[in-house]
Amino acid sequence: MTLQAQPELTKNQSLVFSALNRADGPLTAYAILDELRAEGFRAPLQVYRALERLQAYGLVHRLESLNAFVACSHPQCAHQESAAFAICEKCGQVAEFSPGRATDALKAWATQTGFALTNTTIELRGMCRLCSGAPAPCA
Amino acid sequence: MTLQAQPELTKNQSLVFSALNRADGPLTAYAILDELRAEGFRAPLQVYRALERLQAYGLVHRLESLNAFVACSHPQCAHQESAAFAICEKCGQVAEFSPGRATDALKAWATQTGFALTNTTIELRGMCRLCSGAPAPCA
DNA sequence: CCGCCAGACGTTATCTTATTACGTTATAGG
DNA sequence: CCTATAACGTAATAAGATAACGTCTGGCGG
Repeated sequence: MTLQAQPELTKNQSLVFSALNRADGPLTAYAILDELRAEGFRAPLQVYRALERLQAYGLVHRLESLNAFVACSHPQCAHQESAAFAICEKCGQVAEFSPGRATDALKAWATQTGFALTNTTIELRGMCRLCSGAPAPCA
Repeated sequence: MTLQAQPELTKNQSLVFSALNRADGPLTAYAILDELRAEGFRAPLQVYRALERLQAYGLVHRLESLNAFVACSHPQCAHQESAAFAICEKCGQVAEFSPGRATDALKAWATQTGFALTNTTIELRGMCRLCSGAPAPCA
């Protein structure tokens, strides 16, 4: 993970970040580009460069299984712990959560195996509660 | 996951599967295509169609973070449980393992949240024991 | 003040990955 | 035999990502 300190965002970085925050789901790089043509964006690289920095700052996550990006849902701060995502295949909503116990189990495997872990990707596919019509949990 | 029953493999499926088995690491679809030009493959779709079936049969896994594919390392059979992968960023080797406890934790989250889970992607990045020069585990 | 360096930026071209569209072939069941 | 279905072949194109340039700006040592 190794987060980088976060200086002021540049103009392009701010634009990309706010596009992701406006969206109610993940956006692909090209979707972001289209969003920002009005602001003067012309080429994919402008988006990819901004995304690269935003990811390094921990403000944005990449969804590998979608080739798309979301703003981190943790309020403001960059969180150290790895994130996990539940992707609804019906409505496209993505829920981010902190997979504490799962991460612990994976870390344990890594330690045991001698694998030097730097980054963990966890993505769940399925249907969210609303789309599957399941009752609310009693918790 | 929902595995499909596995009938005889077709010629193309067999060729793709054996290319993946020959390889000592993950292959991209286009790398497979190049491998198989000698056998008459001409177009990406021949590879993608075969991969789709092989994945459905549980014989092949897709590595989302690499856009690449590996043969399942479980001896013969299609295993029901989800698989996890540890990808060495130095040597490119991929280790497949069964993340039992991690999966349990994720299932528990899903149950609690009302998320109807169909598929789980777990991919670890880092350096394998050999590349990081770590000592062998004492286990 | 000047010159230089590093970081962000802009632009074009290109590469890689994946899919759409459409027609053909092989085959099992009625 | 006839037809439905699954696999296949081919071409074209969409979608995602990067390489290789050059420019501009702001900070800093001389």
